[in-house]
Amino acid sequence: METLSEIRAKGSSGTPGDPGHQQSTRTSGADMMAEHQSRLLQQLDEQRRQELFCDCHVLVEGQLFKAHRNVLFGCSGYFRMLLARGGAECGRPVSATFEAFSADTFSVILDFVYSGRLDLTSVNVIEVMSAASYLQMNDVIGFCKGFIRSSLDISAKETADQCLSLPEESSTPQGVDNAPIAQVELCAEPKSEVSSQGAPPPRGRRRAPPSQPIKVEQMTESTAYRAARGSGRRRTWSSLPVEETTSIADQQGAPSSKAQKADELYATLPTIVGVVGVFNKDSSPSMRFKCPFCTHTVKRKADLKRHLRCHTGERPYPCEACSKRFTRLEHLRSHFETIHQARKLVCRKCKRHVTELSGRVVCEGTRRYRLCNECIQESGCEGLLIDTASSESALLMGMGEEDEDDKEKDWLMTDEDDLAVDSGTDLIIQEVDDSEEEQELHN
DNA sequence: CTGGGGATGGGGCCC
DNA sequence: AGGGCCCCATCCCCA
Repeated sequence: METLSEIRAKGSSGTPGDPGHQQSTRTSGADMMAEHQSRLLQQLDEQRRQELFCDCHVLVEGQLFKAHRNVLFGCSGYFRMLLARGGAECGRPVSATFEAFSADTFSVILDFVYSGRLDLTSVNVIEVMSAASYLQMNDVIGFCKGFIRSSLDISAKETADQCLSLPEESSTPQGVDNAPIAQVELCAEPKSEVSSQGAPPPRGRRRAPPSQPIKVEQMTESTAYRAARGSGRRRTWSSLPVEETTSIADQQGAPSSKAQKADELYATLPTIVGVVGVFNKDSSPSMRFKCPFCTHTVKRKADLKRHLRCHTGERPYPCEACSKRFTRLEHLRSHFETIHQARKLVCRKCKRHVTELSGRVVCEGTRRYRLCNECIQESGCEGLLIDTASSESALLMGMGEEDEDDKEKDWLMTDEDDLAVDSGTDLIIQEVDDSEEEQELHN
């Protein structure tokens, strides 16, 4: 019987004039390897189910799982650390206990480890991802991300068939270099949600062309964390695969059902997303919520929800003046005050402090800023000066057909006691439901 | 090319 | 839990 190395050697040193021969040899070699891996995996799984040679005991929510340390070592960074640290050498079984996720979740992950099949549903995906993050299983995180992305319809339209399923004999899926063993099968549940929609791509800064196939890619914890944590706006989005599949065209205005999908996503958040081993001064355990997309943890669920927006791309606060959208009300307000209201009592040109007397508001499109009287004279932009009396309604006129009385009910007006009462228009804050707008885009 | 400032986004935390 | 404030990091624009 030929060994794999022999087959490979033959394949690589085949007759130069016979490429077909090379091809078929290579193919059969690959097939053979896949078959071998598949058989090996099945054998290991069988051993696990019969509890043969299981030298690793994992206790989750009181439920005991038995597995092979070699297999866990190969699939999980957490177990790598655990097993490398100690106990691997002695003959006794290694034990691990988890409370950060449920037994069902661990069962899904363990089944994946031993079968290459990850049984994701819209209900369990968040917790599986969270657990995978905890266990440092990047391939599982990658699949969960792909699943969530599909559910959120962030990827391009070509995912008509929502079930990402690889043929049994196929090798590792695209973009997943380190899928543990031979086959990886991912069955996405919410078929109807995405396939029937053909929804427009969600807003975002950068996006691959619509024809680009769905990419189930790896997102390491570190990259995810960098993407989420403190990186500036541009890099944040470019780092996020989510945004790689979103459109430049709609980066400012075009909404999507992301808000709704994000709500669904939030609704599936488990009560305890993660427990980090942090202790208070009095040695009491400190509960923290862990982001399922990255390693970031927060004290409050509300903060996690806020944080999740940087992953889901949800931007519920649009600026009525320029259609730019924001993740937070305070960011919208800040933007509005600086860009459209000229709240800052600083001359944009000479940077000197100006008062109502020593400076005026200048309008350029929807943008407003202040100039001191000297700079106004120098630059000769008197024509752009705002007539404060009429400016109140200047921008409002361009903000849609809606009756202003009705609008005022919903608007949060800014504090008029603040600095610049004469500075143009009022802030209109309105959390929008994207669905209607999205429907129009479809039509 | 570089440094400074503005705009924006994200985290912590208080109310 | 939401709103809001403060702080900081990053990116972009412009001199």
